[in-house]
Amino acid sequence: MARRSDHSREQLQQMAISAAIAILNEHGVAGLSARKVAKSIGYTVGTLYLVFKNLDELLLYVNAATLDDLQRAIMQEANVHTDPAQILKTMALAYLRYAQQHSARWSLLFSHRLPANQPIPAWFEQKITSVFDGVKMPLQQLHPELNESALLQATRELWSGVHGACDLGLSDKLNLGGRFKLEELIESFVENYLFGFAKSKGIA
Amino acid sequence: MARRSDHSREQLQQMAISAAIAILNEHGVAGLSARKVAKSIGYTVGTLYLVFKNLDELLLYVNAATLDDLQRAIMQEANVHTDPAQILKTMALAYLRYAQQHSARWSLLFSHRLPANQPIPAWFEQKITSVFDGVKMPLQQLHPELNESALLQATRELWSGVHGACDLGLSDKLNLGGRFKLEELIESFVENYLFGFAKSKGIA
DNA sequence: ACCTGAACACCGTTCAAGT
DNA sequence: ACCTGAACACCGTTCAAGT
Repeated sequence: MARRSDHSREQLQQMAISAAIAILNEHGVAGLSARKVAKSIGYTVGTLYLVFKNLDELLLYVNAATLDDLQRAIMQEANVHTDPAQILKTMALAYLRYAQQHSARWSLLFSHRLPANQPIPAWFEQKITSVFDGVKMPLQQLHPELNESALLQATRELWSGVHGACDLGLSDKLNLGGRFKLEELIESFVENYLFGFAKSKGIA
Repeated sequence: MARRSDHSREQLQQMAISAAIAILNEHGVAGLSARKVAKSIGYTVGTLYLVFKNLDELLLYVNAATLDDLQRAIMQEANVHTDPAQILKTMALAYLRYAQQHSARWSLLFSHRLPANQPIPAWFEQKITSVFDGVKMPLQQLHPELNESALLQATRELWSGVHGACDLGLSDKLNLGGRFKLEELIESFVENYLFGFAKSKGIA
């Protein structure tokens, strides 16, 4: 064989990423492997290691794509309401819905840890910042008097709660027992946190 | 070989669980395997499948032990203060500290998902309930007027936030950038949530 | 230059065969 | 009855060899 230039390096990367996502959706995190990705794009495993340093790097790109998707899913719901508090609740529910509908990709995004002490690349951190910026905006509308650092802190606190509820809830670690809906828990959490934040700042 | 009754079924299970925890602490989640556990206790891999249905079952017991440890770590700090709000903050920081000091075990506890649609066993759910009960107590002191269901809901909301902050913070997905300490974020979150909860209930 | 194929050192899981 | 050893079907990763 040894085919030559059927696809560019960039094309191969993109094909591998798409294939990995498809496998993830169909067979879950446990069903994903470098060999299956290679087979799915019609190349040998070795070729994958010509365009990616290793499997972890491929997964990093998969997670980057998931983060982009997740942001789109959240922002899509951002402007259906005018009340900032309503917007934040809708965004939180969109986050939950994305996690439910793309559980394998969501799971990989938060369970995948880069090996050793390899730091998260700056371009990936930028994507995280971008998601937080989307949450920050309605929060700023709600509290225009806050400085940037206080606003960022509140965004992180609020989203930690939303994320934690999704993480624990979807892995059955909240013992909800079917009686309570996770949606209600998240909506109530957002309300309570926003109340508390206002009050602790003396605004109420 | 075919040694006979060197250890009982229960002893073998306990040895395997302890060995798995030791491997986890030394080599992380990626370094754990059934073969290594077997080797470490001086038996063949096959023996492991005589006392456990599969690796997932062994990991479930490992996670049960971690949950017990985690609860001890939290409850230990529960009575150093008399103010319930202070107690809750101390418990949250103990949760973070446990996650930091036992990152592999903590990671496995929340990333391990049972295969297929196999439900979490009742005895494991009971352990989760038990952890939540520890958090519920100081919250009840703070709001004795709440009924059981409202109290439980508040407990879940509060702890979702603490868990989410630990999960995102420890995997570098909060973009803290070293400026902010995760401890401060968590303390501030608990304060804000408690304020909000009180206010939304009209107590303040 | 690009890609393969085979190799290496691992996996989880099963089960006939040994004592 | 208890345990082994080998087998099966997989892994991630590397790299000499082919075109």
